[in-house]
Amino acid sequence: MLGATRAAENHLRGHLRMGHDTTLPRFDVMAALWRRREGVTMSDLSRMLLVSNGNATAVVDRLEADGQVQRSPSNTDRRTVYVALTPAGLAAFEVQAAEHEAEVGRLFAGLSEADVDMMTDILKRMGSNRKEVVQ
Amino acid sequence: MLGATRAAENHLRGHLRMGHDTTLPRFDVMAALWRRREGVTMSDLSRMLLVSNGNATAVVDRLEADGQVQRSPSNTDRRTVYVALTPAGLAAFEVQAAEHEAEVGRLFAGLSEADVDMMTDILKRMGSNRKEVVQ
DNA sequence: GCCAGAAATTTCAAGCTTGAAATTGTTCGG
DNA sequence: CCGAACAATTTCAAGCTTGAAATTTCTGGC
Repeated sequence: MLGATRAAENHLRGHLRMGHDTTLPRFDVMAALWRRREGVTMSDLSRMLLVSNGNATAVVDRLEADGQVQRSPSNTDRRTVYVALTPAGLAAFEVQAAEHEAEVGRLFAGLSEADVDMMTDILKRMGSNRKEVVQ
Repeated sequence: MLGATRAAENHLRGHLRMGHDTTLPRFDVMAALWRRREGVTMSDLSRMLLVSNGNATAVVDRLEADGQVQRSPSNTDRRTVYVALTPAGLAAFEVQAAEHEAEVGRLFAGLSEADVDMMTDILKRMGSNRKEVVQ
């Protein structure tokens, strides 16, 4: 059983590696910005992606340097910053998302709907155990 | 289905975080050295853990600085280096392993043997899909 | 014996990740 | 109005990770 856990972990960890031109963290950020075209604050972004603030800053810094996203200050609160995809970023994301979807499709080929439901259920139960453990 | 994948991935990613005194990569290295008490070469170690050579070097460097493991040169091949747990490292590992096992047990509480078998099977099938995709 | 290629390890640059401190700005009770 | 608490973001140090280059050392064929 312990072996199964470790195997499962190592198994999933490497997956969903992006094509050649981006990385998973960058993809995650761009996906979040794609869903919220109007832009999000840095805090929202790190909450959405479940990463630390420092991490969000770092990834956004790099994406901004590459012209994929853009920061803009809020008019109403000088502390907050909005981040949004640039037109170039939007175009790039849509290509990447198509590749990603194809990749995941291949990965799941041969798994039935029932398999996926079963796994989702099991993971959900593991999730609630986790919450109890962590308090 | 895509959502389920991402959820599963994020789900497992954070787990098995160690108690307070070590990290998963350190634990992995020490577990490998625990299984092979006589010591392993750096190359073997990175093959066993499926990480790059540079990574193995870095983690072993830190463990060695902490006195948990020890490098020693080979007598027969001056290129190779053996790594092994020190007595202190062995003792520390056994404490950590006990904690880790308890943690995983809590996580799996409520999952039946059948659940685990099912998940292992599904993951195995995903694994073979992966190998085809990667070629 | 020599030397080209292969092997074992380390070094390096770049990116990811966290959590803690530091900065700057807002808010609200007195 | 003021200061204390709170909030948004960035900076920082430390560790993880990879893949590529650099070192050093073998090994096999000539």
